[in-house]
Amino acid sequence: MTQLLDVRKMNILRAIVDDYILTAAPVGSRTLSKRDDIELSPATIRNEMSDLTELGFLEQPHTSAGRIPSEKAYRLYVSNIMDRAKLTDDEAEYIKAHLQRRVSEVGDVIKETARMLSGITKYTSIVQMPHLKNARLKHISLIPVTTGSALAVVVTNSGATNSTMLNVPSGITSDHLEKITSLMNERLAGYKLVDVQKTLLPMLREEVGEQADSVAAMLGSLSDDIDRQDYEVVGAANMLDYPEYSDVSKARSFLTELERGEIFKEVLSDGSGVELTVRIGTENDNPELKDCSVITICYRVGGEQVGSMAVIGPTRMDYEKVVAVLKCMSESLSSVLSGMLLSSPDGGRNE
Amino acid sequence: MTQLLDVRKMNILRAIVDDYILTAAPVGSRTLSKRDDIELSPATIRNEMSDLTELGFLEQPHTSAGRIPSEKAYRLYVSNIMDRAKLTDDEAEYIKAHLQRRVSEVGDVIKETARMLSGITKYTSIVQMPHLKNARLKHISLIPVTTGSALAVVVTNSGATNSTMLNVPSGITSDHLEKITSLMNERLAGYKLVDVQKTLLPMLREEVGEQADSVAAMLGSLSDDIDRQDYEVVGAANMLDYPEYSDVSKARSFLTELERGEIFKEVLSDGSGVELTVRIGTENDNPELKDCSVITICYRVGGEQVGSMAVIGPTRMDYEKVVAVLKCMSESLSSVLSGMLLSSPDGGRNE
DNA sequence: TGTTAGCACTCACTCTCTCCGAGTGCTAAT
DNA sequence: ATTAGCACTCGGAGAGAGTGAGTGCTAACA
Repeated sequence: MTQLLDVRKMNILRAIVDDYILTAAPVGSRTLSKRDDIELSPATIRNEMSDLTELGFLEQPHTSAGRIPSEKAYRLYVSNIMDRAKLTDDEAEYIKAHLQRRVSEVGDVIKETARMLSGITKYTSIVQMPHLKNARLKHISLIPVTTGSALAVVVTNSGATNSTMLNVPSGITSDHLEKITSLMNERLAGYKLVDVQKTLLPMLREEVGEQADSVAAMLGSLSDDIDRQDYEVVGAANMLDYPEYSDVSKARSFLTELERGEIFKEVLSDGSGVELTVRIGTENDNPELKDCSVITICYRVGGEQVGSMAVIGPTRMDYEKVVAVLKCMSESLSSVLSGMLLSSPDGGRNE
Repeated sequence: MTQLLDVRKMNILRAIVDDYILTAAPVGSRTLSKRDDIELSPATIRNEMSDLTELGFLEQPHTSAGRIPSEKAYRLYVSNIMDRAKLTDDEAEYIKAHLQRRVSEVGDVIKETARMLSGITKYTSIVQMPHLKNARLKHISLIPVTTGSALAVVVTNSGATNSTMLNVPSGITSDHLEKITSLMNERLAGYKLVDVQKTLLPMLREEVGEQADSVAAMLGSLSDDIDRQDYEVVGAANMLDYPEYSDVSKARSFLTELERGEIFKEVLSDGSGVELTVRIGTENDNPELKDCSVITICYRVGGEQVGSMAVIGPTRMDYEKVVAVLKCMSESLSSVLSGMLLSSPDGGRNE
């Protein structure tokens, strides 16, 4: 990387990206030469810019305009600021404090996270609700609601719960229902929900004697519910503030795509394992995001990754700030959630 | 009303509103005279238009432009189309069919309702989740989750459930917790949740012997949860298709206001009792909605009103269509929900 | 007396043209 | 290797002119 571009080119490129992030306008050689950190004449800078254009780091909207950074330039830029990105202690404190005020419901904490994320960055934020796949089943309760339905409450060792309405087939007696419940608790407790869903529930289906089919359907819908994923999206309207979206039809298609909801899967999915991902422009699978960058980070409860969050902004977003905020937010959210969910002695570590 | 404006004026006014709803452009006398339903010369129409302007039904953006309807005109227009508004049987069938495909979870039905509402009208839709205030408590279960917390599951006679995580004060034994639960069930079952919340829970607090304060806090948070209201908003991006919002800053402030969430309270609140409400332009309390019209209708479960839904569009929205769709949707949703929630013999009527 | 034709006037829009300036690339001097 | 100088490019802002949809008034008409 360093051998690819000499120091002077690097400086110029960084300066261009910095400037373009700020102004959204093509950057010219004169503008750059006025900067304190570049002590070169416009002509020299022009030569360097010409080189950078040839190397694919800069683009020219039209002949008589300045240069704008290419995706390649952002890539390089991002890899350089990555370690530099850090919030001041004050800002970090602020985030932590605000998040901790809202500690009654998990959903509220997630909402507040999304709100702060978009509030601070001025971009669009998406925060995933924590999923339970890796949590271990503690027990399942079935609460009869009407004669035709019952509420299944799944309690995990991480303290999180999830409840689904199940259709109870009319032929099933409450005795039978109790038997099924205790069978489930006996056989499934202690296993990860993802395993319960994928292998154990199907196995169990076969064991159920009478009414096997309808019980299977019931267990199936319980299984489906574990997959259910929800997201909080905040700050979509922020995008309208950027000249990139001053064209209403662009804004429209972005918002529509956001509402469609498919974005979330693409954006948040493969974050598993990786701490932080930056996807710039066309690196995003979704063509609707080709002028956007998406930065994703995951958060944890008790060391186990349970969800992720992302910030979506124009490709010329303030990467440094967004990375810094996301890092801090991920830490804060992880600790707040861990505090909420693992408060009891028996709700401890997963591994 | 009829004596206020003679038939010819009424016809002209209606034609202007119709045309303006379609085109969003000021309507001129020549355009009107070309219509089949108005057989007058432009000059005559001009005279009538002049009168209508004086009477406050029409406005003129500038001297050499046509006329646009005033809020007063929309009011009159709406009161006239109100009974006319009706969907074809096909459309009604379509709505009902689509809604019934999604009958697993109440939340999904509400989402689908919102989606269809904005899909058909091309405006923004808000649908309130059904509230439980008027449902009667059947029983409460407390499921221990960790030593510090329990999940309270509230089951009502309408079959709907609601669950909240409660902090269980550390001093309370599981014996004590059981006692509290059975005390609650004994004393509160059969009452409306709104009464449970407002008068019965506070009374109960005083009766709890030991640990009164912390139990009270627990009951308090249970009570808070009954008030919790959620909404589904769909189609905000639709507004960008209308020339009214081709100004990005207007679109931006509308979307921001929508995200802030206060709108919902204002929009959906006082629908109680009234079947259908039309609020035009400045009739809305929220100044952000002064260029919008909001049509609200409530929906019921088993005859009892449990929520409402609204469509927000520009003041020149297609009132007839929106009213018709809302009426149909309210009926369909009411019947689907009633079917879902009241399916059991003992989950019947509330009154 | 209500309706219509005719006419002068208004005014937002669109189109064209020009001008301006920021920016480039090349060449020659340092 | 760097820089000053210069000719050239091209988008965008601004000024005018022309267009046309629309009005209001007046006078003629049925």
